Amino acid sequence: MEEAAAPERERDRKRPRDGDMDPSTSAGAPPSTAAAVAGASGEAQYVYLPVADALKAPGARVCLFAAVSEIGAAVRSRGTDFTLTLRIVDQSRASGISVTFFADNTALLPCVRSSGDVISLHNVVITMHHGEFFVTYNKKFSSFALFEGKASTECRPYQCSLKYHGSKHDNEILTQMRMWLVYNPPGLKDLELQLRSIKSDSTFDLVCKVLDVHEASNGVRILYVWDGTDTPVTEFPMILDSKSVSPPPLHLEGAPLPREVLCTLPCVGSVLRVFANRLFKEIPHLQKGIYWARFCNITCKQEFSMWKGILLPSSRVRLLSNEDGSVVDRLNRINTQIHRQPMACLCSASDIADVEYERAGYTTLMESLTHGEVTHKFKTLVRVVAAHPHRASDLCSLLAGNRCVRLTLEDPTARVHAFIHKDDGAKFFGGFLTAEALTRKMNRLLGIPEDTEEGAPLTRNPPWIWCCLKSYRLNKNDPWGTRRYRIFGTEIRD
DNA sequence: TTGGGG
Repeated sequence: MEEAAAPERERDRKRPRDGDMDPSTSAGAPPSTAAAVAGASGEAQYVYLPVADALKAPGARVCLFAAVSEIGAAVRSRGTDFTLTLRIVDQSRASGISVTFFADNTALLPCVRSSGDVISLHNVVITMHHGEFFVTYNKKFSSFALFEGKASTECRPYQCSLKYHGSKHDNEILTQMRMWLVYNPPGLKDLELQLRSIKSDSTFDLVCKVLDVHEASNGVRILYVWDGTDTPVTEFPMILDSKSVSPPPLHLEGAPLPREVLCTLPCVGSVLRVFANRLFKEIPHLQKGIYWARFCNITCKQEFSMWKGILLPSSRVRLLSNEDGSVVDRLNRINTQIHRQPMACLCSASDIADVEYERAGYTTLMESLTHGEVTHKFKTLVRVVAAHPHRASDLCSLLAGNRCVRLTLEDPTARVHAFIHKDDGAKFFGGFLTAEALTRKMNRLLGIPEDTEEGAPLTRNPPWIWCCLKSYRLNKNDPWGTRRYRIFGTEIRD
């Protein structure tokens, strides 16, 4: 950490001490004074203050050199301008400070490529609102320049305002800031969870790739987000509704996703549906697919034993790019992910089922749903969420007759209904069993424990089972619309 | 002027 501290000491020496400072930038100076002072050669020199020091001079024009930690979206102000908010941090103020920009058109606003990029701000004003400090960029006399972050050695800004004049020490300070960023990447937060560790009814931050945004008819927006991990297994109510004929839902949205959208979803890891009741101004930017996002202070709950993310009134959406520290962290894990099988059963793959389809490799449900052909044979690892019928008496008569049993299967990537056809039923259950034996097998599949004397749990936890599935179509004129899944070559063990 | 974690 010594290396990280060194640049600041270097910078301290370059900066005049309080007593030497141009009086125009001292606390209490009239707002009209400028932070720029004429150098000996006549060119403007800019005195960069640490953010913490700048706060001592509210109302004065100051110059700052800091890293961008959060990127807001450009929107129309209530006046005539466009506005944009960035959060910036430097060594003196880890919590950072919000900077508000105004401009006649969006092209004049800073367009930050990635959090962790560096920004130089000339002649901005420190203001206070509700006891909190802000930086205001005034389009009449402020100017800015944006530089790439720590990975770059390029000293020219990739964007600067028309009036921006580079200062003598810009390159040096930029290099120091980049060195500091190596050890202090902005944006890593305590509350930041991965999808694999989300919990009901708590609030947390989530850094995710937004795969799609869908507006429901009632104005609710559904964001399909993903970080490569699996959401935790959910719990299912112990009481099965034997009267209900309608199958359990396969997804939270009303209508299934169009196939062209479905086929863009990744085959490994869970896609969380995040519901937003109002339009956060960043959401349209997410649809362009340039940015990852940090969802700050969001919550989630389980609905139909499926995870549902919810954007609260107090939630915020911040844009990140592929270069952001938190994103790089996730991409590294996704790219090196060897285990494609559900994270929850890596060390405890159940041996409840025997499968015959040995030649086939493991396939996730999403991989099959997005498979190029309607017919698909594969082996997968799933939990049995529900069964219809599930009572032994119904099962016996069904299996003896000519009808199917419908199972609802899920893995971290998707849910599907799969049918056990008459011919496969005896194989699946291991022969024509007594009602008691059938009940025992079905209960094991559904995660219903054997009769216990006391303290019967309210929820069940179905085991992971290996299972062979094949898909087929009912109608060749509508192959995808009539696609069905069928279990084969699978036997439930005693 | 606007905007200020809605």
